[in-house]
Amino acid sequence: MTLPPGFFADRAETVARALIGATLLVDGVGGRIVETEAYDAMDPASHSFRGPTARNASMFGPAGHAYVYRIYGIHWCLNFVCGDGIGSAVLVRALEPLAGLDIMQARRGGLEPARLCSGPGRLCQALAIDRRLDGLPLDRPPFALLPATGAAEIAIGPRIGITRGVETPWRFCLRGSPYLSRPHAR
DNA sequence: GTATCGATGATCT
DNA sequence: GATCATCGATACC
Repeated sequence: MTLPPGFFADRAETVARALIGATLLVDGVGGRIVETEAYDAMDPASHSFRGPTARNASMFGPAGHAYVYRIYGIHWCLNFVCGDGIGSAVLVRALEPLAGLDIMQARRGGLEPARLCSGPGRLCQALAIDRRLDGLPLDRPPFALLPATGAAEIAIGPRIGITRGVETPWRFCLRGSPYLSRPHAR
């Protein structure tokens, strides 16, 4: 089973919401997506706001591919590109770890499950995501994306860690999940 | 429990 | 030269 064709052709805001409850695996390791954020080219918080550059090239590439970038010189962040060539993407911020717990704990120093993938940098470390995966399609190995099994109750709030575009409430969480990067506001 | 700070380097002004 | 879509350690309450 996989996500329906055209899933990533929609607006980032719509895709970010629809991804809550879906399962992300990289080489069989991963879990259920419980937190996402949307970014697009009209959005001053987005890397794509000032147009294409070497770093954000994948964000202006085809839908359904990965955009992976380094932040603060230390951590990696994983995005799913939405739309074709329009600089739109969804940041994956947190997973509920389900597959390959032992592998993820080995990569992250034997942490408790609630801390393994509860943040964009943390989940990239747990799933061994780095520059090598930038631009790769999400419907083929090492990636696997499986649809949500049931309806998810979504909490919406402001995005984390940005200084511009703060008024746009494009953070989506699985309500009440203990695996979020931070608790949701409402 | 919350607050603050340094790491660390690519990217962009 | 400034800015980061972050994290973990530390200090303090």
